[in-house]
Amino acid sequence: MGSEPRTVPVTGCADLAEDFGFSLMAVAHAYRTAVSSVLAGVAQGARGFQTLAAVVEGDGPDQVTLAGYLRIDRTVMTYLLDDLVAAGLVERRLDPADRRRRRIVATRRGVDTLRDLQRQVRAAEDGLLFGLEEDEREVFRTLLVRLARTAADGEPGGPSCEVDADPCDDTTVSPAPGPG
Amino acid sequence: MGSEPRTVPVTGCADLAEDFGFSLMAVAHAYRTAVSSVLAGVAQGARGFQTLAAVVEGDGPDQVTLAGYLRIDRTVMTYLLDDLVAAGLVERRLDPADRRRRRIVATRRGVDTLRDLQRQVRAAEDGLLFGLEEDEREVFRTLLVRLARTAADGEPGGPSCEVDADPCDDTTVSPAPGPG
DNA sequence: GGAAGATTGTCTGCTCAGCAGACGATCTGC
DNA sequence: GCAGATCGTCTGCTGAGCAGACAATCTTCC
Repeated sequence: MGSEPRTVPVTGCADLAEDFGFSLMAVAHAYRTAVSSVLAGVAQGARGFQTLAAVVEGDGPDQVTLAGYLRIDRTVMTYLLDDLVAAGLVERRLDPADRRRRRIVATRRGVDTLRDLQRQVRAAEDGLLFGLEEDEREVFRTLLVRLARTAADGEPGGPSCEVDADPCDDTTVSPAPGPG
Repeated sequence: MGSEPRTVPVTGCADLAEDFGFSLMAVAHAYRTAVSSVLAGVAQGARGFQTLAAVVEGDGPDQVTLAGYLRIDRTVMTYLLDDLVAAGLVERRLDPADRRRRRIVATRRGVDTLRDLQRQVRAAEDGLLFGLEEDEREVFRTLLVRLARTAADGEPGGPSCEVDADPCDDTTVSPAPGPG
């Protein structure tokens, strides 16, 4: 076809580094690697961390909501929460309004653990973004977040899961403290 | 703590949408979903596509190089290439210089298939990036690619894999187009 | 030249994550 | 009260991924 033989001057193997999908997967992989050391000690690793975050930031979601939000099978969520409960990070609390449901609430220790982990994860992220300038990082973060929102809109189990807020508790930071 | 009760005004469930890692994984997931329909008919799906791309853009890499580049176990690469060969997209060619090696080269059909798939994948990508403005998309693409490069630098099996060219063939397209 | 070690591609077997299906407990609608 | 739906749990199956072994081949060193 064209006059030039190739457009790959430097790397002999492949030019995939220009490919969007390849780059996306590469960055995702690098991210996983970067935070894995931080999250290795946590129950259920990165998944446990994200679940804990969803619980802490959320308002006592039930397991199905949690599973849908994090794109985890509900049967897997059972074991995942088993470990988180065993680690003392969250609690299963019966919902008096619907006794089939278990509202998941974070313990005080879970909240503290999350805050600590978030700090370390943030540091690992900065290490990953080291190749970008300061302002570029912020741009990338912003665009990524916006993209995630719009991308999630087109899918089921997205960002919407209505739960109402509630005050907190002594040992657990819970949505509906109720009568114990 | 603070004066404001929370910083989660809209979504009741969780605030993870602001989280970098969560957004990254969400976008990666959305990407996989978007291209999966395009790549469903290809041998070995998305992996087969990326492998085919690496082979077409590359210079007859051997399986170990390919596996390292795509972060695939070499035992898995065997089956992956089996399917690609069966689909008539690539060929295993003995390397006269080292008869342990099999240089992987794309067939004419493999090249055509890749070009066609790349067009469709590109369209799917644009659909994914629909939430961003035109110029924002380009910025995001650029930053992502740069990030992938720098992130890959810090890891083994990265972008470097020196292979030298070989003459081409009738039915297969090798790297240096030559007199074709 | 020949022996020892390394490398490539393949095959085998193990382990583990993920998912469908079934089940009891519970809620909702009639 | 009864049928159907929903939540959380358990069981069993399937498939992917990886370590290990193997033959063929190359390289290094004696």
